[in-house]
Amino acid sequence: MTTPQLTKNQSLVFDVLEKAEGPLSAYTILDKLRDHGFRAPLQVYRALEKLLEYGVVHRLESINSFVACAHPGDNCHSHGIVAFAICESCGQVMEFHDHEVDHRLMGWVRGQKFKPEKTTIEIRGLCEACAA
Amino acid sequence: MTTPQLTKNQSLVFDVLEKAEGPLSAYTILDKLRDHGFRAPLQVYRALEKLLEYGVVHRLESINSFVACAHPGDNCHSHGIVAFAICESCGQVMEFHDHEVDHRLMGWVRGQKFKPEKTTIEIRGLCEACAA
DNA sequence: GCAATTGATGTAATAACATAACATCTGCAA
DNA sequence: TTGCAGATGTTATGTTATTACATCAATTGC
Repeated sequence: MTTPQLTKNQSLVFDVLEKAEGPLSAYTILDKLRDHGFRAPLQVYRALEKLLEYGVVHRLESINSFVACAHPGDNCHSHGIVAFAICESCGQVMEFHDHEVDHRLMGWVRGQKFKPEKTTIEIRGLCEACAA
Repeated sequence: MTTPQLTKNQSLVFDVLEKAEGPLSAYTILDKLRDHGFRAPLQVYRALEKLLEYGVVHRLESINSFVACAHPGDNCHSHGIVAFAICESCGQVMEFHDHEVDHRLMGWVRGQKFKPEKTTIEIRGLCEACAA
């Protein structure tokens, strides 16, 4: 999927996520955009919905937060399943792909005749710096 | 970890989850236990916290719900990472393990010197019956 | 031009999920 | 019998997400 031109609100939300050090909750994004006229959560959620659809933002299910995709320029949908390692201390997120993991999961799924739509892989723990 | 004797509230919550067809939200559990004296969400969340700790219940992050572990008798912590396939139509959940997936993810993690605490793998989609 | 449609936006209200803070109770051990 | 730890009860509140409805702007077909 090619990413269409972002609307004003989508751009604002995306910029906030891009500039952030780590994942942000929808309400944190809202607060950061009050100066730009944002008043209600829906403005954020609507923008996020599109950004997720375009694959330029990911949702971290286990912490109810959102991050900009780590792959500059390129969009993520072509990479198969995206996995995340989330540091519970500093909040840093590492995004990665593993073809073999995809392969195994999709193999299992095929065996069950299950039709996958969206797969979440999130590893919570401590990053190297925080574990030290 | 061996599962200690459950307390009254823990048993009530666990029984509800065991008898359920699929995953339940904390508030759904609360409603099912009003007749047994439950009045507040915290009674459910406190029981769930322990049941999760004992490994007899799993939390599905992507749908904010809880299921009894599918492994009768045995507890889950010994099986490595647990993965779930969740049908978005009928709500049915399949729980499975894949050693190779564990191996790949833990390999990546080791390479990053990341210290994993809790890993989530959830595949949302349609089960065989619902996809037909 | 100007309806009709479509997609984006604004706003208020509410629903759904989760925790903080504090009080009480119960069983057990010093 | 006192003190402690763990479980429980209760109220209030915090956090995340959606419903419902109104408005606005750009595009299309007439």
